[in-house]
Amino acid sequence: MTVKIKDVARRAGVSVTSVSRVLNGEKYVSEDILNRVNQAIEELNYSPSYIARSLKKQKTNTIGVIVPDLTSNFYSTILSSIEETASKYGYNLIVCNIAENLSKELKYLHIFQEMRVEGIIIMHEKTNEEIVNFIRNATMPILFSSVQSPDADFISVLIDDYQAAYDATEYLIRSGHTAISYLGGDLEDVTSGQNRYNGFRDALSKHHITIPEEYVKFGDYKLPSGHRLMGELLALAQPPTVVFAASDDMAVGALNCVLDQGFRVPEDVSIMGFDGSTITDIVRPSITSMQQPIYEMGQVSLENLHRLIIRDKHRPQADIMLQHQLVERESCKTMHPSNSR
Amino acid sequence: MTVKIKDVARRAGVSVTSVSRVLNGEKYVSEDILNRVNQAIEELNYSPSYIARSLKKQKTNTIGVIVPDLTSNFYSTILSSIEETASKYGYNLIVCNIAENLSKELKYLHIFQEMRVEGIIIMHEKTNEEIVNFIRNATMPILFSSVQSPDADFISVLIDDYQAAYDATEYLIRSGHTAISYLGGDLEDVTSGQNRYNGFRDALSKHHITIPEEYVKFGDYKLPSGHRLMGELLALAQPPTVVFAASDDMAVGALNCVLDQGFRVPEDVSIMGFDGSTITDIVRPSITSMQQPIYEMGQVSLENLHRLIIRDKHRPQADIMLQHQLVERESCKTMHPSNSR
DNA sequence: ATGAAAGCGCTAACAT
DNA sequence: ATGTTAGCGCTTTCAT
Repeated sequence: MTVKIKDVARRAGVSVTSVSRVLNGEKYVSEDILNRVNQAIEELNYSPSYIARSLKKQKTNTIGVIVPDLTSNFYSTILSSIEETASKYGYNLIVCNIAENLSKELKYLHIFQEMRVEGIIIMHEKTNEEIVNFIRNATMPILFSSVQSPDADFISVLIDDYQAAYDATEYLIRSGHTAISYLGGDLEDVTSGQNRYNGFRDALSKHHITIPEEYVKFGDYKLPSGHRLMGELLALAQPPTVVFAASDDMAVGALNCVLDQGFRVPEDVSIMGFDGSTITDIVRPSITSMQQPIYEMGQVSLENLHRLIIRDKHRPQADIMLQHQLVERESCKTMHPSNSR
Repeated sequence: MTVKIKDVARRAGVSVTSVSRVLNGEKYVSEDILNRVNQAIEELNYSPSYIARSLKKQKTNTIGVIVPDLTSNFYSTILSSIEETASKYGYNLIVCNIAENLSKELKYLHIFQEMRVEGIIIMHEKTNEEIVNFIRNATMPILFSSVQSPDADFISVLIDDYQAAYDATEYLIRSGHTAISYLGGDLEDVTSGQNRYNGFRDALSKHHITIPEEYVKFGDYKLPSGHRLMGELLALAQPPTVVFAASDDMAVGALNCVLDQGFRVPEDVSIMGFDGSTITDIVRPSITSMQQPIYEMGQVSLENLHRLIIRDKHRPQADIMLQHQLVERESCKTMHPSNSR
């Protein structure tokens, strides 16, 4: 049916080996054969089979990626960065968007295994026993990106979420805020749930600040939950002076809620985000946020997965921590007496 | 090295054929063999090779997707929808983000070909001779999503961009605007460049409205270009009363420019977007936009690519037009005397 | 109902 | 420098 290496060989009047050699750019091919083969390839419009080659070489140059939510700017930016780096290293990407569906994740992990991908990047933290089990028994390297791995044996590329949340909270305190609210993610998530929340709590304790328990609420990282939760906060007799959200999307939800009710940010309420997605710079007022090095995260993830794959001597032995950085924009005001109106 | 079908057969004490039958859920296998094989698979933690199977069956269940910009909400939403539908049909997705890089696109088209993907979805319109040439000679179905194909022989799934822009412009005119500005995309792009611009122009002509040529400016669909172009508009002695942007991102850029200069939307300037990405509902004021059925577009694209692949008798013979719809939000005010302040 | 063996398209010894 | 051939791991006739 389709034209194969044998056809090219016949057309060029050489052996399949010679064609293979030309295909793989090996030496020991005369100029004459090189030309004849290339011409035959051209004439027959021959395209070598990646599949046959993969089978023979036991190598696929393929990496599987599991994304929690493709439509999220945070994840799609990491994915974009992974893709760009993968392309440079000659890897192709199989992408699975799991959309909160753990059984889909498990299914795709098995498909990745059957496809003999050379490595897997997972950007999802929620997990279950079957998945952990799969990961433990997997034959190929698996790397977690932007989240903590469920098992100390696996490498994660991420920031120190605890410290980042701690630093962000301290910034708020230093700005004179004491009525600080926290809009958290899911406490089942270690990275973005527990670590960030603990960082927040500990910064408060360190500075001997106590807040009413209604100031702490948990959502799902997405915009609508930030909007809803902010509504509850504004309905309080004593609303907080600042809201620290565990994701930028929740921060934007909170911002819109404040705006929609006719209040101003940061004059009436300050808002701090987390992640540093592009959205922080798009909305008005722009949102002060604890910035993750999103683009770098994708690149570093792929580079280290590659090291794991080739068993490089510099391959990572432990989690790789990237730097967080607070980026001040317009949504947080300082409460210091000297700076206040 | 890895455990293969032969090992399973030996362990279960049956032939490889029987193992293969169990693997593929064929009938004509006794309960006894079924159990023994399944047990052997379990014990050996056997994972069948997708590659060997693909080679033998000459079928990969894989689809290649070319995305112009993964970080764009518009494209990532379509991709997400394609992924979801693909998963239902049992296809795996190889994703390439070309980021304006035509040589990368060509390279990946060849890789897709070598990988023997069963179909390709392209969401990118800019093209060159080599790419068109590849597409013409391709052995697998290629479908264009959200953009016009460069060749009438190929199927596109998209809206009627001309009519949509025409309708949007007419809406503005009916709202009493006559000083209408257009922030276009790249005129090299048929779909989002030429068609939208022509729809705009023709609606104006139809209603005998002429605008100064400085009211028409072209950017690159992205936010910063909208911001920059809006700055030029505001510097005019007679700025327009409404700006129609060829993409939501440009509309947001324009919005921010107006806001950043201390003016109000829609009181001072109205803004109309195009695409209906989620961003239109996120910013404040929210943006009135010509909505594309983004999610549906991904689904319909994949379904029809599937029909093309299986040579279904209902497979599409011509472009598939989806409905556009103007969604009114907060960024456009009506200028009718009766409704004005 | 089960098995033996050919072959999918390629690469890599090995031989010359 | 070039060619012959075995075999990657599976499916699928074809026998039995």
